[in-house]
Amino acid sequence: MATHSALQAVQRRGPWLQEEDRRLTMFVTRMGERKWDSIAKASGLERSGKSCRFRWLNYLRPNLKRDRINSKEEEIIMKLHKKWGNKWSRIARWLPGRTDNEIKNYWNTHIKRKLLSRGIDPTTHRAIIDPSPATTISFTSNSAVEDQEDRKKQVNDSSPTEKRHLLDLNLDLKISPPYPVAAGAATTKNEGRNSLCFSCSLGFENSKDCSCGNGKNNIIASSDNSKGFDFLGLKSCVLDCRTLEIK
DNA sequence: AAATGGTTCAACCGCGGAATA
DNA sequence: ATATTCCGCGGTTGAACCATT
Repeated sequence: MATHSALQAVQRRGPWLQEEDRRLTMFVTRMGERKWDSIAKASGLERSGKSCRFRWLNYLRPNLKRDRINSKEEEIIMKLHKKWGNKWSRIARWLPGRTDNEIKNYWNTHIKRKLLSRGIDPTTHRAIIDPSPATTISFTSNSAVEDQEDRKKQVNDSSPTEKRHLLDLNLDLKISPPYPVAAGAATTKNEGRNSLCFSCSLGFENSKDCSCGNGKNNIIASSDNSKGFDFLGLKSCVLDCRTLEIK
């Protein structure tokens, strides 16, 4: 049996024309963001439903950011990539206005190269070559903390040559919520620091990852804030590379 | 000014899983 | 229960653009 796509007339490919964009926008608005093959047919566009979906999601959809990814977003991408790997759509959900395709491109063209130039494996986020002993390590998950403790043990049990390779460079950046310096509130550096969790500070107030109580400015329940800020089940900590101590 | 090489990113492809007939 | 269609994802490609020689 011939597939649906095989029955289609010759389909256009390549860059979209303004008129095509206009028509697609009109029909998606009318028919909703489903049934892309139907939209493709109804609109009279000589494009596949798949192509229409892609164009809409990555270019025409409202509220897309068109400016370049900034350093804050880059930090988030790095952080989430370490946690989830190449799960671009999942990462994109944490960056409003950004598409998975955009993040994937940015990763491959900017971050990946940046990490490689620093001797970091972009897949594992671990050092490819001997790390500088003076490098500060920050932001690591609970499991990563355990990993580090395991590694610390391994290092102690290893020969000097092995130690060089077991020492691990982690250039993850520490992500913190903006300090809410409410009028007359914080007088010291740490006061009021935890009134918004990272999830809420990104605008995801009802997220399951919210740790402050749906944006109600609750203080994090954690009894030990000195260990860092919890985000997505991770703790932000600082690990001294020389002593391998969590601070 | 032209040639060359590198970079960027929009778009396509193939696959797997979910939904539907 | 099975076949087919639809959808979404991650990987890859290639044209356009930019920088350098």
